[in-house]
Amino acid sequence: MPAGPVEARSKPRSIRVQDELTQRIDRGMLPAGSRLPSEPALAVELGVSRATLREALRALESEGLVRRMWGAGTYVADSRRVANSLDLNFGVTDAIRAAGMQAGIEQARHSMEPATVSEAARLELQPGSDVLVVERVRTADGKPIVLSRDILPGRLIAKRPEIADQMLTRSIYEVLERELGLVIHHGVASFRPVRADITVARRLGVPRGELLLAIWQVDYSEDGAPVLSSYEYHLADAFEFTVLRRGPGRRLS
Amino acid sequence: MPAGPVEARSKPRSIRVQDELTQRIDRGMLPAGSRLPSEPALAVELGVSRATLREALRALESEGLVRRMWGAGTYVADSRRVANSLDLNFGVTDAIRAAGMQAGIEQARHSMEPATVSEAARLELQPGSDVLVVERVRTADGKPIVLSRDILPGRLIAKRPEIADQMLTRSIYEVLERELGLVIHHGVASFRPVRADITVARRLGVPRGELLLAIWQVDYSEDGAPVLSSYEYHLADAFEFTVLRRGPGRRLS
DNA sequence: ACCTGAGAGTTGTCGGACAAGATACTAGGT
DNA sequence: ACCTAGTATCTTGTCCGACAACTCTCAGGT
Repeated sequence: MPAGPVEARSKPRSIRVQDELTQRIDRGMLPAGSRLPSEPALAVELGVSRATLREALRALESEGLVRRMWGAGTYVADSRRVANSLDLNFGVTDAIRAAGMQAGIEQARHSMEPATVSEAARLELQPGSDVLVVERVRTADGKPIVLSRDILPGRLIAKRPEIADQMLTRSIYEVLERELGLVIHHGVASFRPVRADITVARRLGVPRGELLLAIWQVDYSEDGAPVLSSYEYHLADAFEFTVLRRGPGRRLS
Repeated sequence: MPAGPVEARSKPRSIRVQDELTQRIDRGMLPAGSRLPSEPALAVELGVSRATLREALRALESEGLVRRMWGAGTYVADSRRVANSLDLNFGVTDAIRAAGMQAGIEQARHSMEPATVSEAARLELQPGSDVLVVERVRTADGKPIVLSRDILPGRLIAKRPEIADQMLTRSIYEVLERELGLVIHHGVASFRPVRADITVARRLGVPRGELLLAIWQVDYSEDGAPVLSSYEYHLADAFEFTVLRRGPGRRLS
């Protein structure tokens, strides 16, 4: 039973429609600013009812991909989708690849340790529970740019300890998804500028005091359980992070 | 006729439903994890059709406020809404107030200047067009923490130049909304750690080389037109910025 | 104690219909 | 010829009713 490959369980049709439209936009079939076919026409073309199509459109709208104007039509938003959007792209690996560079991993090691009090709180575990700690230096085109320390509950890999080794050579998100069927639903990230202390500086191969961006975050699975707590030290020039800020649409009185 | 009184009820009903549910969640009437009434029941209670309610629910879902499970019900998500979320809170003023401190402005000045080539591009203007430049030092409880430089198209205030003066004492977003009816729909922000150069250091009252977080962003109005381009230098310890990252829901092949 | 299946409840999808807003065109006046 | 106002038509918003697909619970049998 454990070796069950993830059955492509039937996703709601509206999700498929949403993905389809997202792809069309991303691939340029629907240029920014262009008008989509009318809802009845699009519904026929996609083989779904208008209600289902509207579900998808509503989702795309709140993602900011399209704008719907009453009586006028639905338009593809000027896709200010920047390459490395912090609130969309997940993981250092994706970010490096998005920048068109080769993602690599060096100085990787993992260990099972008892959770500190603060770590246990972040992951909603009992203090002292076993947690898997993975430390890695991420490289872009062979050059070190990020030092990361990832912490996840030990029980996740208790039955398949060999999974930890895979994390030394591949994205943790990839491993979680492919080996455990665990999909990250969302994460909460914080960041601030810091100076490299001697430990970090040595591992990244930069002088002490070098400018870094520290990012720490907790990722949650679909059912809201914390899955991964991570700390990253980025070289200041490594990435240009971007965030889409959604305006004060709804104001509480 | 031109002098039509602005009837405010032009918003789609689904938006009102969405706001209503958002308020109920924020006010604790719908605790995190609790189940919402069934769609037919909720629709009756809110006085809308089920289709309209579903539009609102779909939007709330993609905002991460609720989770819908096929055949099981709709549940309020564990709202990990952090205080100073970069992708939600807008403007330094809001951020300072959210932290429970008194927002102030010092060393404020404004001037009308011709747009540089890069600024013109950001604001989609002709190079050399007049732009209003507002420079301010923002304070929290009297202590300088942010140096900001805001740039907006001159035509916006061409007919009411006195508006520029208001920006020296209040949030630009507030002024835009109250005086011009301009509501920011979304913005694209980028950031990176920098060191304070002599100019910035002097104005913020910190030593040269101090750790800062530089944020630059462009804000857009509801119709997608760029309205405001701004540069901010934040003291590293001023805020703890947070971003809600939405998971890799849809993966492009 | 465990497994099995029927039932009720909930969300997903469908089809059609009408209302409300926006745009484009036409007829009328200047 | 130009502008204006009204109309025609298209598009999105909302509504209704119905059925399908899925979950969970609970009674019944093993």
